[in-house]
Amino acid sequence: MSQDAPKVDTSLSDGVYARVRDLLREGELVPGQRVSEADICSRFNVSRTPAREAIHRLLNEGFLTAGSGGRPVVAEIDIDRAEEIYDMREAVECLAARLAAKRARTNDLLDLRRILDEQRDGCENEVDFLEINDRFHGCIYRISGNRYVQRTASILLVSAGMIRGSTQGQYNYDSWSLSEHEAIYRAIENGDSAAAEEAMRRHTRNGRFQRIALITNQKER
Amino acid sequence: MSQDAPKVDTSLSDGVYARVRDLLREGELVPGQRVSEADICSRFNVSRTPAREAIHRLLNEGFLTAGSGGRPVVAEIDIDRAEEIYDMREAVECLAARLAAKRARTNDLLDLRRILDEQRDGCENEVDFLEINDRFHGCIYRISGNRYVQRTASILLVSAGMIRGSTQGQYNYDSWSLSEHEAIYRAIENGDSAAAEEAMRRHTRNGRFQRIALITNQKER
DNA sequence: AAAGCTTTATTTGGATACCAATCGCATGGC
DNA sequence: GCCATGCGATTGGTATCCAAATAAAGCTTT
Repeated sequence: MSQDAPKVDTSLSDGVYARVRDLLREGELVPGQRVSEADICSRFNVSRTPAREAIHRLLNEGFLTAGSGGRPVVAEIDIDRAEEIYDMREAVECLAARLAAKRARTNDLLDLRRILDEQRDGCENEVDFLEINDRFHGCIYRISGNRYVQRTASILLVSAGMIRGSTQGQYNYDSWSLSEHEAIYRAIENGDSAAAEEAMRRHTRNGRFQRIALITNQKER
Repeated sequence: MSQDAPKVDTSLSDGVYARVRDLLREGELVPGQRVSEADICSRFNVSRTPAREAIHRLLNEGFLTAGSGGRPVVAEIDIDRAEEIYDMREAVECLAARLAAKRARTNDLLDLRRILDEQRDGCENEVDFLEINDRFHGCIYRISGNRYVQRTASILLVSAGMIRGSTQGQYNYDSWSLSEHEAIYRAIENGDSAAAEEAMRRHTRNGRFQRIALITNQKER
């Protein structure tokens, strides 16, 4: 019915990549931890080839970094890296919002509306919120129609989620997110790209300062 | 002596990746052309392992796309893709310029100044120009200090260079680039991030419309 | 006992061989 | 002329093997 055939032909490498990324987001793998090929192989019962490809991709995208001897470790997200992520996120998310406002069709608006309703009604805990938040932003990336935006923004969204990994539980999610999402939606609905960009800028900056403050507090405790 | 040890421990995969990317930029590989593992293996005398990794990375970064049967082909840069590249480039380059204006130190300014002098004095042909242009923009990415900017902007810079591949020879490089680069440099030198961003925006938009126009003309010829 | 050196064990990049699924293409039958 | 079958090419994945680099353990020496 909808025009997007999900194309889940998921090669094994892609699957491993996605699952490791999930482990990172869930905090199952913590910053600084070694991630060896053997780990991945045994954890997912795959051979070295897909494990290597997944690890290389994660390295290339900044989720893992080269530790001593070039061995991959989970990236440490200190304040510097968090600032880099948020600087980049603001630029790319604002672009996504602007493009989405120009290109959104009624189906796209319905998709967004549905996600917002879900956020309003069925967002019980932080895990729910993060999942729905991902869907909302991911939907905007898709609507933007720009493959580079999509790829980069997705990486940054997960990376920002990893910041939360080090500030777990201190993050009250429901107070401000919904109203800001609504504002972004309205701008997109009106086809007002400048307003969409501005609403998204407020949204990302708000998230940014909340997270950065938490990191700072945590570091000084 | 200088603080940047180039760290040319270049794994074979990275080398193959870089060399294929050069082939793409030089137009040695043309859009739509198949790029098989066997091609890469024989061309660079490497085994399938590094060839596969290079190809996967190029696919992931959009230089190659999945053709029929998921087989990699050189990405066709039609107008749609060119628009995507330039939309993204504007966002990321402007961010790079803004950050660079905030972070540039005297050494960084000297680096930029040197590149500009080279562009003024020793820029004989289009190949020279592209090489120097890459260095100028790449230097700004470096100064920005943001790894995500660096990675993404580099990809987009080469991707934009591939647009030129289909409009070769029609592109008069020396008339406007130098003065715009100078404007960007002055803003960075003054630490004026807003001016740097604005100068960079003008620069990318100028390049954008010139290239897009060329593609359009070419298509209609 | 602590510092330093040596040896061993892990780990990764790479090469090679092999297999299965898939797709393109060509040949052949209708 | 058109469709179907089949063969070859390509790719993802597995399994082994090897070399280089590094970490860890153990030994020596003072």
